Amino acid sequence: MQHPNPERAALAGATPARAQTARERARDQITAEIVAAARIRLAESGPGELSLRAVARDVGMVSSAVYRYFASRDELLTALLVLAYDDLGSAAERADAAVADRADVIGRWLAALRAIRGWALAHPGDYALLYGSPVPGYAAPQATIEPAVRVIVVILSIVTEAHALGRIATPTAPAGPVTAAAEMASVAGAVAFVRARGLVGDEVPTELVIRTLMAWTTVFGTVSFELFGHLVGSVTDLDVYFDVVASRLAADLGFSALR
Amino acid sequence: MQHPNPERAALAGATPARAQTARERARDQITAEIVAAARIRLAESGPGELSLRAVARDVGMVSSAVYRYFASRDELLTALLVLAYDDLGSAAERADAAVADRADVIGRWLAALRAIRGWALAHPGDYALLYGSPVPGYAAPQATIEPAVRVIVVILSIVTEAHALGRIATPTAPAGPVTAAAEMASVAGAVAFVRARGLVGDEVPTELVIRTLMAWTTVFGTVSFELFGHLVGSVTDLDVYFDVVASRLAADLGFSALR
DNA sequence: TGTACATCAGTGAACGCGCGTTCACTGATGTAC
DNA sequence: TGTACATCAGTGAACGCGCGTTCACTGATGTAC
Repeated sequence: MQHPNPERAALAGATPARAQTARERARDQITAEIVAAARIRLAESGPGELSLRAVARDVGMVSSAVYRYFASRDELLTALLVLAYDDLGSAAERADAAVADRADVIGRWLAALRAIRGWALAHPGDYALLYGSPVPGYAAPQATIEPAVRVIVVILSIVTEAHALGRIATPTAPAGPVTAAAEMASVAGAVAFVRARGLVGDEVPTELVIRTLMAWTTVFGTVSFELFGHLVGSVTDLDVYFDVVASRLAADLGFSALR
Repeated sequence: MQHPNPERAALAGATPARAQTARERARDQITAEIVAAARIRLAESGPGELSLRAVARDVGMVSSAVYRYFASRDELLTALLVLAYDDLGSAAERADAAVADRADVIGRWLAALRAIRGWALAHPGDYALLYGSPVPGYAAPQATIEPAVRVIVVILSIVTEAHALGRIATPTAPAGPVTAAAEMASVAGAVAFVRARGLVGDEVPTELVIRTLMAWTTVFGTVSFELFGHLVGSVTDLDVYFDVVASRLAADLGFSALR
């Protein structure tokens, strides 16, 4: 059981479950309107150029009125960041949860990955805010970390459960086969996935964690390349290409099919 | 044998090899100074916020004087784009060329990939310009395509040569093992790598081309994640992590070691 | 239930700023004879 | 080699613009008695 409406909760801050006055309801609603207008602006302006005055105009109020809701432009950006991360995270969660057969880990994998890309295509402005170049003068506050982690948690938990179910073909051979120089030997232990492993559980082999991080990177690299125009000349059918990539990633992780 | 100084040539346009007058030399030099100042600005401002006036100030001239060299802000951006792509491309080319044993394809692979990351870390502003969010109102002109392709050409040619040398362990099994649904069957032929294959040669198997594109995406995904701050909590030693990724990619491509 | 006061949303004017670009100009550098 | 004219780099003022943020204000909504 999750929060019935995480977006609203995130926007309104720590609003208790108690009854709201009409004024409070109006405030929440207009706050949401401002953020919604800002999201639309984001789709064609880029976060650095996001104009508080333009957003105010879109909502139909005078620019100074926005300061009743957000203390500064940066605070509005933070709200957008939190909202977008939560939106993406819950899209991935829902896609995973929608797969009825929980043991069908490949199905869940593909569903989650497609949901990520689908969300990005539907919200290119938000995607660029989250995964594009950082906004020059802006440093994301602590509050954005938790929602930011939601997507990768979905990915990691699918892998973890697949491992627990024995649906991953052995921990996937480590360096071994390839390794050109002695340098490869120093590699295996040197990577300290402190936080990542905190999210995974110690029973998952290191090599599998590495592979999961790589897959995560490839997914977002692929989506970024698509959205930022780097695949224009090379790939014609981007839908199919994404599925091709997703399947190869599943293979590299050692996922084994149901039957 | 390459152009002795591609950067300068790109900046000055189609300057013939004929002797330059003092005025021409001065013009080229100041053009380069402007671009250099703009690159420095880029490192901390982001392309969308790049200010022509600020650049002029840095160079020590009045803002209108810049218009003797670039007709508009967009034209300056284009010059930056071309310069950066060429810079990155030649860094990768040099790294590959520096590996004495041309049959050591894994060594060349690692060298090229490390050069890409090294360049990105040394020029984060340029990297964000090339691979970060697109600049809102700006559309890159045709002239940027050719230099943009240089990096991927390096990667593709290493793979192609490895294939020709028999240093790639069979064309790497296609879908086969994993494939959950029938959808995987429709995949193999559907991807039309028109341009990519034009760059590769028909003897390279499709699966290998797919894998190369994936590797390319993963490399830039990893670098973007590092530079844009998405690996902060998860990975501690980024140098080692990158090598780990590069080696896994070589393995997935089917590179076989020298001995 | 009714009044008096406090809270709060939204207004409109104003601030100081930096921006891209244009234009008429000055003076130095190059070219033609 | 020397002069007359054309080319070009750089100046400084000006344009119109949109921006983030502040502030004193009005009027509506809520709260306490």
